[in-house]
Amino acid sequence: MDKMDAMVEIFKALSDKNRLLILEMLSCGELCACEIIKSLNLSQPTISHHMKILQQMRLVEGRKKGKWMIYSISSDKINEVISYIKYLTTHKENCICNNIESKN
Amino acid sequence: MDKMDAMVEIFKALSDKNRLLILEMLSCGELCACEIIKSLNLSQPTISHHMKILQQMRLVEGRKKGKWMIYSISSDKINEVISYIKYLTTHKENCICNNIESKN
DNA sequence: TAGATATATTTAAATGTATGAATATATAAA
DNA sequence: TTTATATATTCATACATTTAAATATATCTA
Repeated sequence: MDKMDAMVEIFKALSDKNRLLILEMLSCGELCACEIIKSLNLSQPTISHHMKILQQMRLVEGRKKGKWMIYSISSDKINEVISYIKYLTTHKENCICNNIESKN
Repeated sequence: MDKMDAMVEIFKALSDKNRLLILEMLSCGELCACEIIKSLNLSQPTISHHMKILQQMRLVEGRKKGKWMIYSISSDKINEVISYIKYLTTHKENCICNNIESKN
């Protein structure tokens, strides 16, 4: 799986309003799952599913604290996404567009 | 439809490898649909479908030139996406996280 | 240890998306 | 005007995703 495949998965993770709301909630600092559940109008299993996706994509970090799971944004990954969008859409040396034969 | 809903749709548009490849191809400059079709291993209707999504999300602009459609990246929209990601994940005054009652 | 609380997993249903075949439309060329 | 070329649309199929009910697991508390 190359970088682009990985980025597709990250954009999929960002393609859901509830997950964007979760990221916004975490923008002020860490929260436990229970507080996210209280704030969003979704069932506990659904929140758990969304947190799993955000964690798998490393957009969010989770750590266990007693019976709670504490979640926080992973800024490094966010910055990586931003850098990738710039990289993808900017002219560069080894671009696939160099292999396109004719230009009219 | 608020800003976040609109961004969800944009991230959906970015959640496909072939569409990311199309954006990368366009990073060097404009191309006609026929060249995108030649470069990607997809049918003409499928490319047409992807171009429609990219255009609807304003990530790509298309203009007709004779019987060709010429596509180019819309840098403004790309920058808007980058700004939004920063905005969403950064602490700010009117954040929804201010409405979360208890913090442990 | 027993019960309560917090979170994760499994499963099924509903919905959404990518793809290409067939076809339609638009424009250029003969 | 007829034919060829470029792109768009319609439709059906295969596959992926969101959601919640039911259930499992883990940890705290009495």
